Amino acid sequence: MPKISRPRSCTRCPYQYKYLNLLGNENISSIQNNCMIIHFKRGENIIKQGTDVTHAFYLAQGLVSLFIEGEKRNLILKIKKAGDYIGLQTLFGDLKYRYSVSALEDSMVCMIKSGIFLETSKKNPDFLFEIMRGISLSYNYMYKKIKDINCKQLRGRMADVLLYFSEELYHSKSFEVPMTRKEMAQFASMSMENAVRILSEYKKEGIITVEGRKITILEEEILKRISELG
Amino acid sequence: MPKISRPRSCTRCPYQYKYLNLLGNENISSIQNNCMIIHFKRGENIIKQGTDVTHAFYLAQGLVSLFIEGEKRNLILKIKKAGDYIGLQTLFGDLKYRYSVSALEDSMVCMIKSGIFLETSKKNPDFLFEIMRGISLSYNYMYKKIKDINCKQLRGRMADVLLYFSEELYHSKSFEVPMTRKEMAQFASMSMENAVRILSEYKKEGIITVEGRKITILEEEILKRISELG
DNA sequence: TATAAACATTGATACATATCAATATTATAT
DNA sequence: ATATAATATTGATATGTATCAATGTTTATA
Repeated sequence: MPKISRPRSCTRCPYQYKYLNLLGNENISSIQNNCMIIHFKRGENIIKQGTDVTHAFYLAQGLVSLFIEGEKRNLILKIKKAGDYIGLQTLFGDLKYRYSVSALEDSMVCMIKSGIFLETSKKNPDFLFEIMRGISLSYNYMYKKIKDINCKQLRGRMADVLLYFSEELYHSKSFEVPMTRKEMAQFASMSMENAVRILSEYKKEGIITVEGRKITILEEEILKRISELG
Repeated sequence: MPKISRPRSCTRCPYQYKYLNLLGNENISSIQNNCMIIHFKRGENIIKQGTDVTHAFYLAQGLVSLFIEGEKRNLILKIKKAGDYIGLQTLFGDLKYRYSVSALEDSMVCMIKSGIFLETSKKNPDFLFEIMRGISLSYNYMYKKIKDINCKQLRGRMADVLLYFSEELYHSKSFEVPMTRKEMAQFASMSMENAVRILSEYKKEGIITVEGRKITILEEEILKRISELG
């Protein structure tokens, strides 16, 4: 069960709540008064595909995955980390969620009622503008993701996943993957068995080392070439 | 070669330029002064993947396809019709296009310099707000598209394409597809040969009739079931 | 601590889909 | 009008990838 609390002071937010500095004090307190802080444990559902869009989310701490639930399989589109907003891209459409979000690590999330968020952003063009920038960037990410799914094959997609962890998320050639093999497979859009198989191949080929969830990239250049060639 | 001209009066735009009514006269004339009207012929490129984002587009007349160019194949993500904006989803990120847009029919496009568009929208929250709504909706469409690609197989995806033409674009069970078989294949994310094959199958099964580009849906319910079952 | 449940691994097999090939048809250009 | 290229069609084949099955390993639970 998620633990719920209320923020003490959003003005002095210790989690660097983004773009809040662009708002006046009155707007910040309006957000604060309509904000809930919720703690999720690994595996818990933050957004459930098919439900109404009611809140904007800010991931103060933790790590979550955004994924589409399909009949046959899920597809993890994106990992969101501390400091990221969640759900802004579809906040303005007044619709139902087309994706789910769940916690990969214990996470702390600020939920702001969508109405308040919309009002505030309407009153503060600079704020809204930054939101739009974020949406544009995330759109570009989506295009890349679709392109990769459409063009690359298994080895290329798994290389992308490994490089994402190494370069984007952990900034290290050695890291502990924050998910199960099944989730890695969903992130790379393939079956779990093939995900395992390809990791084993890379291991045999001396490109990476694998010990459970601990992975080290030995031959980054080769991995990048595999990613580029697809 | 695209033919270029300038708008006479955007205030009395005959093409129902969306949300312009939310702007004051001074803003409209600012847009008008920074707007070019361009005529594209079928097949011509409106936006080229990889180039800089410099303009917002409004499709006054015609029909265009938005697609991702891949090494092996292209993927048509969306058809845009008269009255649609193009390129807003990534206008605010100040980046390069991750997709291409080309004319399926002879089209007339208004190009507004991105800077002007951004300025105007910053000064007019209501306008910006409507833009955001559009982006949210189009995001939802993307999620659906990705889900379909990820989950459905050939027959289901081709059913989707046919139903899209019938229900969304032409509002008729009988229509002339605005593209080649190859493009239909790219729209349904499959090889051209399989696109043709599946159309032939549907024909043999009495679900549709096909004469060149002219297609008539005979058994809509069956097609819908194929689409749902994937 | 025992026992079940979830997760991970590897090989064998089945299947969906792309690719190749041959040919017909239509559109475009000289 | 004729040549040439683009488009469309169908069947045969190759290939990538999922699925199935068996087994080992780790994690959660009673």
